[in-house]
Amino acid sequence: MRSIEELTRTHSVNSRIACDRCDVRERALCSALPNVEAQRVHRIAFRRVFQPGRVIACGDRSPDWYAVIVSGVVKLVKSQADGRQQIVALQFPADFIGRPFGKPDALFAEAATDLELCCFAKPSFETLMREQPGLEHALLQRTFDELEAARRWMFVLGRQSAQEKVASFLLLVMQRLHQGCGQPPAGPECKFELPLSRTEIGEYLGLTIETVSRQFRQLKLQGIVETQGKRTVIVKDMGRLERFAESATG
Amino acid sequence: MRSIEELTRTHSVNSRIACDRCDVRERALCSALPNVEAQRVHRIAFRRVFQPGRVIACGDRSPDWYAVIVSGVVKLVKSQADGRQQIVALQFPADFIGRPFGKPDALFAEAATDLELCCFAKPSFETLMREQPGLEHALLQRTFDELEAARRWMFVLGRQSAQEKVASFLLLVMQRLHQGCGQPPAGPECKFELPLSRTEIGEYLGLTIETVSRQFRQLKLQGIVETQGKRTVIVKDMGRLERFAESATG
DNA sequence: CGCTACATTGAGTTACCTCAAAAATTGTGG
DNA sequence: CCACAATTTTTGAGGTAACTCAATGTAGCG
Repeated sequence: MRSIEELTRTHSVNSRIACDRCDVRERALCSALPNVEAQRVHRIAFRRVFQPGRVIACGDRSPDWYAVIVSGVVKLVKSQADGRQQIVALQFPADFIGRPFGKPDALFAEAATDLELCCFAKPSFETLMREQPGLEHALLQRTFDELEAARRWMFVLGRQSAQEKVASFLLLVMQRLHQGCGQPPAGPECKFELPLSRTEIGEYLGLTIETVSRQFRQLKLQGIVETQGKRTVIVKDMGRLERFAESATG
Repeated sequence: MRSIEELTRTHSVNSRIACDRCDVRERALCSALPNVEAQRVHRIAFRRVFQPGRVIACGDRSPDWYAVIVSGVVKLVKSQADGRQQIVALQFPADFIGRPFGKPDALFAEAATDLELCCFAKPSFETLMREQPGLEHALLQRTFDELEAARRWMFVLGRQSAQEKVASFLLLVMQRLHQGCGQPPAGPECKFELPLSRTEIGEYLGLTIETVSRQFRQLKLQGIVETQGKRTVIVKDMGRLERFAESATG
């Protein structure tokens, strides 16, 4: 069942016109390249789409390309033999996937939603990095940012209550989804789609699905959020939600 | 009470003879430099020592240098207004401290034990990085490693029981302390000093001090470890300890 | 419209936390 | 070198947040 993937790969020649219109052009790693060089990126880039749940990389069987997320959300999962799973990171549009010059992580990378990637064959990309130190510099800064985010989340996992965890999660998703849209989450209200199911939220927060559900209920009863269907959340009282999460600030 | 620090700073001119005899020379970031360049590192490096509990960097008030740990252990702490604290990383000899070219992390860095750092004034080090792309490359790989370690620890925080957490902690400390000694932790027995108090172990594992203490007791009752005083641990049955932690492998 | 997968709710259990006290370790002054 | 604080750690008893198991409800899809 690779039909869609293969189809997309075939379309990759179209990518030559994509960069100019690319939604993440300004924020992605590519923005570290001078415009002239961006033309070279064109030539080695190809787009691929993934359906929710499709595995992008799994431990040592990693793909032969690096990628920038154009749209959609990727979850990075650490799992153990006994079946326990922990989502260790969510990646959003403009984020970079892969570890140039290094051994691949022992992580599953999986499409959490419908996903579009802009891919670069590993050898070509590594050549480009060698020629353009600015690329490596930008990737380093990005990696530091990811490290900082990971450590912030360690606080959530280690020290926050279930209530606070769910609030932190909602804020995280909201902020990351909106930092693409230009306008920051203005006003006290804000509507967005969750990229994860309840089970996955539990796996990200170190909670069971039932506890996640109960905490959503609490937030709804207090008028802090509303839900439409399973995936749509409307934040009604941003201030109170932030006060619940609190730590997100520190 | 900065007497020791000031004294050390005065001694920094001695650092010119230190590199050859430096314990971490082979494993630290410096090893990315060709020998010729290492001579330049000499000139900009100076040693400093810190006593346990001494704060190295706190949020925006960060020092004007980057550093390599020569001996001792540093803890990175994320704390919240209400007093809750989470240790988000431990750093051991040969690890690098600081974020070149970027805003400093909003973290406390604190000497967990007696500590010796090899410091580099920020501007000099950044100049060196610009001239030696190998340095930035090596730092990138190091940062990816730290990110991977952080994510491994996220699994511990989110998915493991108190028992497993303490076992994971002991293994982590053991492995990191011994990877400097040349020989890997050979044989089933292994003795080492804990770099953290019980309270700090709790802050690293997301547990209370009492729970940490009770889990130590369990491990002792089962003959997996012994303790001498507060800080010395002897692992008697490595295999069983590893089976408790398990995830450390994945 | 009914089926399937996902989400919610409820009831009871447990692992870890909290509070309180005892014991051990470490440091200090006589 | 020993007695005595001061500090840290251990142990105990009881409480609670989150888990487990089981049943019910609800989207979303053919």
